[in-house]
Amino acid sequence: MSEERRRAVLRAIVEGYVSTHEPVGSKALAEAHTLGVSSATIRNDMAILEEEGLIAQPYTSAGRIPTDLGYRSFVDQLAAAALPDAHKRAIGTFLSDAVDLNDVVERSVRLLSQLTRQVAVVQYPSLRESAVRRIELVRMGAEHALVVVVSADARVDQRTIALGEATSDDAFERAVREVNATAEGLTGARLEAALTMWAAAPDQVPWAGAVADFVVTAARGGTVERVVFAGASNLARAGSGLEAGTIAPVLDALEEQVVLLRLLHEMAAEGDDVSVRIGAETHHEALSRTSIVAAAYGRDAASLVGALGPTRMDYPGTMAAVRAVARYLSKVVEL
Amino acid sequence: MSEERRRAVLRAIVEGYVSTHEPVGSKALAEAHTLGVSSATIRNDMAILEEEGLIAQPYTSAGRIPTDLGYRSFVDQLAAAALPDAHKRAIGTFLSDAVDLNDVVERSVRLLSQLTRQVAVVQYPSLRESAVRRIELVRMGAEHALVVVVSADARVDQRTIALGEATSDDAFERAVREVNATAEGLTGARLEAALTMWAAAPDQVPWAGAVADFVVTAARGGTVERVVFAGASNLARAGSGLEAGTIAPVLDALEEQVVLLRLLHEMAAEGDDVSVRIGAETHHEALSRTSIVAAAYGRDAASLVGALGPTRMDYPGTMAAVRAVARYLSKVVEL
DNA sequence: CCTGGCACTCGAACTCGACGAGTGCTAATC
DNA sequence: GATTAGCACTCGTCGAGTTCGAGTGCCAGG
Repeated sequence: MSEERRRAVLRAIVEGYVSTHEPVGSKALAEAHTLGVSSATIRNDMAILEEEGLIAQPYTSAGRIPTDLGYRSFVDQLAAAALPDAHKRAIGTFLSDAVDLNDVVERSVRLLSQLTRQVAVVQYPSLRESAVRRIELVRMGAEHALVVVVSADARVDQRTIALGEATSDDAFERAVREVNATAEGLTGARLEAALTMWAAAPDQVPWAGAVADFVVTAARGGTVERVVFAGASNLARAGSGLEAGTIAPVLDALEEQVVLLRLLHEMAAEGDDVSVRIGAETHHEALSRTSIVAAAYGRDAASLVGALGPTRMDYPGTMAAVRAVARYLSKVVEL
Repeated sequence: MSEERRRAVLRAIVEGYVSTHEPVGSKALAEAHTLGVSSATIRNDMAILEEEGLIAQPYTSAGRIPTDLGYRSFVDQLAAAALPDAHKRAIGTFLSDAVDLNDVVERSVRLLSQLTRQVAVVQYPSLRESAVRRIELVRMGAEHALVVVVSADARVDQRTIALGEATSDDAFERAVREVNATAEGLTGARLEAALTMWAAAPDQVPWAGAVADFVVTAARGGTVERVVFAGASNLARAGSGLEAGTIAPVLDALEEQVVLLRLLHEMAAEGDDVSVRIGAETHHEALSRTSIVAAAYGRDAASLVGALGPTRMDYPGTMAAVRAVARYLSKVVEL
C-alpha cells in the first residue's frame, strides 16, 4: 500500500523543509528512518508526488520542496494539534486583565504574534444593531462639535460635525436634550424614523440632520471595519524565508486593510473551525508567498483572528495557537 | 578661503550619496563642476573632512560616504526648504475631511509616509486636564460594566470595570445619576475630592471606587500615550538602504512604542522647529542605522509628528514635509 | 514492490586574473 | 600658500574556469 507511505513522505518533506528551510533529499529522509524504506524507494515516491504537483525541485539536482498544493494536502490531513501548556497559560495571564475592548484586541494581537512568531491579525469585533443609550454633544471651537453615541451593547462611536453657522448655547443644550429624548432605547427603523422627524422639525438647528445620520449609522453597528496587526518584524527577521523584495508588498497589504478584510471575509465564509489559505490561494499578488491561518470568534463568529507568514510556516503550531486565541477571545467578547 | 569650499564638498557628497546610494569619488565631483576646482583639490579637502570625522571610506579605494557626524553638519547648515506646491495641496485635500480625532491622526500618518517615502509616526495629541462633561455606565454581562467619560474638551475615555457582586438595576441607575451630578463640570483636586466622598458614602455600590478612580484619571488627561505609524513598507522597499538584517529590529522598536515615545519626548525637549536625530544619536541600538525627523504640534506643542528612515535620507525634503504636516495638524487639533 | 548500484546533472563555493575607480603623494604652476 | 597635473598603488568587482558533492533517474536483481 504505497499510497499511504507517499502521504508520509510528503509529510516528512513538509516538516523537514519547514524546520531546516532547505530542500530535502531522499537520502536524508531515508536516514531519518521513520519511514523504514530505502532512499531509492523514497525517490520513486517522490517522482509520483512531483507528478501530482505536490512537490517540486528548485533545480535539477536539488532536494524537493513542497508546492502550495503540497502544503494544502498536508494541512488537510492534519489532525488538530494540542497547544503547549506554557502557551495556554500565556493566553490566560496575558488577556485576563485587559481594561477595555481596545486593550483586549491590542493584547490579543501581540500575544498571537509572539505565540506563532508570525504577523498576527485581529479584526475588530463586528457589531450588531444595538439600541442607543446616550448621545452627547461637545462643542469644539466655534464651528464644530463632537457627537458621541454610547450604545446599549457598550460601544462608543464618535465623530466631529460642522455646525455650519453659529449656534447659541441655549439651542445647543436644547438639541442635546431633545435628541436624547428622541433616540434613547430605540433601534433600526423606528430609530431612524424618530430621528428624521426630529431633524425635520420647523425651528430645528441646521446641523440636526448630520447628527441624526451619524446616530443611525452608529446604532446600525458602528462605522468602519478595522483590523490591527502586530509582529511585522517577524516577516523581516532572518530566516523568515521571504526574499528581501517580497516583504514590502506584504507590509503594504497589511496597512491597506481593504485587501486583508476582503480575504478574511472570504475565509470566514468557509465556516471551518480554522481556515487556511496557502500562497496563491490568497488570490493576491502581494501575498502569493505567504499563508494565512484564521479562525472566527465572537458573537455569531462574525470576526476573525489570524496569523500570516511565509508559506513555509509551522502549520500545526500556528493553527493550534490561532484556534486557542480565537476561543479565548470569544469568551471575553461575548460577555 | 578653503573652509567654505570644504562645506560645499561635504554638501555635494551628502547629496550625491543620498541620490545614488553609492560612495562618491573626487573625480565624479569635479566633473559635476559645481565646485570649479580640480579633483586633486577635492581630494585634499576630502582628506581633511575625513580627519574631522565627517566622511569615511567603506574600503581603501572607494569613494567617500558621509558619517553620522557628516549628516549632522549638513543638516545644521541647512536652510529651511520650501515644500513643493503639489505636496501643499495634498495636505489640504487629504486632511480636510477627517471626521474625528482618530481619523485625523490616521490620515496624517498615511499622508506623511507618502510625502516622505519614509515611515511616518504620529503621537496622539497629549492631553491637558479637562472638566468632566458626562459619565455613562453600560452593563456588560452580569459582572462587568463599561465606564465612558466624555470630557469638556471633546475626548472620550472608556474602560471596563468588574462589578464584584450582583447590582440591582435600581442601584445601577442611581449610581449613574449620582456620579454625573457629583462630577459634572469639575476638574482636578475638586473633582477628586467630590468623587472620593461620593464613593465613600455608607450605602454605596461596591464598585464606586473603581468608577471614581477612572473618572479622575480620564479627567487628568486621558489614559496612555500612543503613537501610530504607517509606511513600514518603505523600510523594506528596494533601495531603502537598510541591510536585510537591520529592518526587523526597527519594526520591533516601532511596535514597542515605549522606546519611540521616550525618543520623541527627548526630541520635543530640544524645542527646535524641526528636530533631527541621526543614526547613533538616537541612542538606541535598533535605530542606529536610521534617522528621525520630528516636529511638535498641537496645544503647547506637546505632541510630535515625525518621519523615520535610513540615515541616508533626503533631509531637506523630509524636514519640509514634517514641518508642513505638523503645522497643519496644529490648526486642526487646536480647534 | 523494494533495493543496491551507477552514471549523470547542476548549483555552491572557490580560485584566478583583468579591470578600473579611486586614492595619496610629489613636483610643478599660478 | 593654494591649486593642479601626473603617477604609482590599492583593492573591490566582475567574469571565467574549476572542483566538489548532494541528489537524481534508471536499471537489473531480489
